[in-house]
Amino acid sequence: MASNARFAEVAALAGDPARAGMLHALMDGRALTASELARVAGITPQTATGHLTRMTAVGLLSVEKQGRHRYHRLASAAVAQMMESIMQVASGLAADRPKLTVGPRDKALKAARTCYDHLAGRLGVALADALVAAGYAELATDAGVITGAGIEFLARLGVDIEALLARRGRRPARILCRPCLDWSERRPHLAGAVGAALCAHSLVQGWIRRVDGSRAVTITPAGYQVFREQFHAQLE
Amino acid sequence: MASNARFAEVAALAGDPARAGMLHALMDGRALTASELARVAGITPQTATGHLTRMTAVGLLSVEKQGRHRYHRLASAAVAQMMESIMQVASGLAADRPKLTVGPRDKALKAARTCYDHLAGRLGVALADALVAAGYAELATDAGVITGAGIEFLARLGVDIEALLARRGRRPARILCRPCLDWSERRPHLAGAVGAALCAHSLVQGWIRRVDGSRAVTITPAGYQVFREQFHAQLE
DNA sequence: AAAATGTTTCGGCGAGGACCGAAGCATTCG
DNA sequence: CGAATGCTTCGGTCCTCGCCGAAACATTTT
Repeated sequence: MASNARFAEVAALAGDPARAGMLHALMDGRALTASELARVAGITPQTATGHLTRMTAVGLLSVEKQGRHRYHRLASAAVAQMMESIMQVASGLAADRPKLTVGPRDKALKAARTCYDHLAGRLGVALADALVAAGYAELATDAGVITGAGIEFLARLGVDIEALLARRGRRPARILCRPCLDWSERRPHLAGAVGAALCAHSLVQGWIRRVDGSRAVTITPAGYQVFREQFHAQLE
Repeated sequence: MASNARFAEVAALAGDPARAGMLHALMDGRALTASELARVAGITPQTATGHLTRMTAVGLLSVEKQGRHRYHRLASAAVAQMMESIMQVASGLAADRPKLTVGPRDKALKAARTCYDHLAGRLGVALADALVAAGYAELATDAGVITGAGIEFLARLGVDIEALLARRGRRPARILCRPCLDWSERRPHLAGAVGAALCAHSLVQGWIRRVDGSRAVTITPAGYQVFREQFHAQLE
């Protein structure tokens, strides 16, 4: 079976510590340069180049040349989803083993972060919970759905729901959306196209702001206000 | 970041051809002995033992001792889901490269097979399509839902929907369910708890039958009748 | 008890690949 | 045009890990 070889190839690429580090760093959906990725992975640029070309060749990454920089990003949402599912398995076994030491850096990540193209961490879960509580959404570990009221709510906030609906003929009664089991909170939150739209909108509106070179985000005062007053989210 | 090491460890385990072969063989959700897995992977039993103990230690597999046999199975649905998502990425790139040679063995797999605990292949997609066409379900690549009418339909067929509903207080208007993007058909089909229940019921009722040591299944005459007359599925 | 079958442990071999230093391109800036 | 910066190619070292043969252990069967 030839497909088995491809499977192993993909998994093996993700299975090297240095490459895994780079992939993780790219999980915020943005593009990073080769040297940034080298630094993240703790290796020299030469070595990083080798890894990057291999991952690009196999289709895990895509490259964009810009001046003397080369920006690398995850090639598709499918890759991000693969990473998530591996993290899921990897974190599952963490429960049995001795507790991981949680540094201060992880603290910011736990509070609020992006997960490829959507929000995760306590913020992501809180928003998802709030939407569910208000009857705007329904979320299981398996699947999720935004209700008609939820569509209206998001549209009122200015989230570009219309773009998501454009493909369909008539306005649907609900939008199916993908849940993402949160690695730190162990609860499902909003992912997929709707989650991406909400996250993008939050960034544009300045409700949240990205932190340096991390996947973490901070909630701005304006964000606190919106998330509390509009979403009625429980932000501690 | 310590979680990175775990991630890489898990991915690396899946990234060896021999281990990948074993994991694939276990994707039908059943348990196999060490020597069966060795044969599947094309290695000697000694080598297989090494792989199996490692995968078990990390939590990819679980073992059940029975007499002088040791039965190995995937440790959880999360592992199966991880495999699916890797296959997704691995098959995605296959499009760019030269066509894979499709042997006669793959033919049976394409027609109808199990995907961990649910049905896949043309049969899986056909059933999913039929449910959608009848208004019994809604399926996107992201998420899926069984409608109220769908719940009744499945209950009428004898699928143990009640067990799935047991956890919830009141009878819900719909059941969220996970879709699984089919590797061969490139279309979503029914997975998750509902998909598993339907698959299990089909096996018990003798609508389908497992094939030797493969993930393929055959549709029995009784199955053809049910799938055609009850589901109105398009089986060529 | 002895034989047969399934599985594991041990020891050693060999290949693949991760890594870096040095040097070579490409692009931008002074 | 040099000088600086970012990235890549090349060559060589080192180490991990997959593999098997031989032998031990465990369980069932005769």
